[in-house]
Amino acid sequence: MSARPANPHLASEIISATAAIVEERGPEGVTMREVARRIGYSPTSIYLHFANKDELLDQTVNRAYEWFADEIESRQTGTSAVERIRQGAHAYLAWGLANPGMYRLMFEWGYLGDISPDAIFARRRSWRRNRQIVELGIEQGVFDRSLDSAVATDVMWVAMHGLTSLAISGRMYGNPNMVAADEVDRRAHALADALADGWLADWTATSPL
Amino acid sequence: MSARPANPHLASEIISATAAIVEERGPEGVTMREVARRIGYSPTSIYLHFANKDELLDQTVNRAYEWFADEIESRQTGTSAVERIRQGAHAYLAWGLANPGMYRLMFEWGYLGDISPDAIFARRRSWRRNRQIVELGIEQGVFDRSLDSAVATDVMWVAMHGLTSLAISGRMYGNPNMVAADEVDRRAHALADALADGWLADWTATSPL
DNA sequence: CGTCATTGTAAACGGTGTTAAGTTTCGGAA
DNA sequence: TTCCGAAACTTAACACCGTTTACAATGACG
Repeated sequence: MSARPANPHLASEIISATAAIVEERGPEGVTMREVARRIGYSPTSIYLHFANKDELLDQTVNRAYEWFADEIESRQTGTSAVERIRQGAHAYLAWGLANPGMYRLMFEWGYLGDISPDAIFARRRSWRRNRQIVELGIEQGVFDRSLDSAVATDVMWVAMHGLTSLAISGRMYGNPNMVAADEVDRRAHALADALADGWLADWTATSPL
Repeated sequence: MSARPANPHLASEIISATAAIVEERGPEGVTMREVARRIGYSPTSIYLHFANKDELLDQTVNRAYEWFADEIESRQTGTSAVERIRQGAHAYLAWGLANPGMYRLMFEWGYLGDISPDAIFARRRSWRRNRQIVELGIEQGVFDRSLDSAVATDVMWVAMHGLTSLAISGRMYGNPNMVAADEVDRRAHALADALADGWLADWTATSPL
């Protein structure tokens, strides 16, 4: 078996160090040498736990997906579908604004073929829960029965991703040199409310059951 | 003046070569050495025309913004605001799907502080034209007079960016290894229609003037 | 006809991901 | 108790990257 006792948590520590760099310097700031420096090992040691940098980033992102999904879920405390949709929208945006580096790594990094099945599965977790909320609204009679819950879920997702992506990148309300971060936050959250208002107005059942 | 006659179009050729690489290999595939190889000069020569790689990418992106804006404008042939909004949505998505590498460079690349004022100005061109279309709809009496045209414009932009970004990245309908490209196109365009339907339903004036 | 700014290059620097080869360490069999 | 071998870990190197420095070639102009 193992002739030399290794640190059993080393793989986990490597991922934590990587996640820290992603937030401090962005996805482009991650280098194998910097990760090694932080964990106190040589760069080559990382390759004992991860095949290459892509796999390291992949596992880092998969852990973040679970954190992201759990965080949003924990904020959806309301009992009605309407409440949960609004809470989900603000939680999604808030997480992205608080973790911009990780958000970019999760949703805007790498080539199409580089996404692992695990990551795709993790990403779909939130989608399925959102769809359940839409269907809850249909059951509760607040959304029209003709509403396609899959399309409605996609509508919510693309709008929230677009808002978060543009707000993070500085391409929507200007970069930090021009507009203060809290001003961007305020305007982005106001737009999240406008989006939620639009969905609810659009999907509301004209005649309650 | 110039003692040695230089190629007067070299700067433009450098940008063209860069744009070609962006589409073939993505923004991460651009290297000064590869650009130099394609134009038949040494890497050092690029620095006679651009201060560094960031400035080269910046000018490449600025040229693309104009192309992008012109392309969308040329597709908005309808006379009514309703027509133009739907045409604009499909044109936006189609351009992104046809030029995914450039789209990523334009909207998802680099740090917040790296965006030049020129690029910000170019990006706002489309936004202002979209707002004019919304206001045209208000004047035409098809949109409610209480509609905030700035908010409505942001709503359209974030939704179309989110849809395009996710469709390009393979994170929405699966990557090319799983789902054929034309299937992604079809579903994305269907969602663009759903988005347009939602906006129009939401903004329609309840009592026409 | 020589001056000299302009155009262009080769070579190098410190950085990157990754690999090949070597060293250290220790559980467990003899 | 010794010592073998496998696992853990490192050093040195490779080819690549963006960028800079030093240098050579060119040709318009005084």
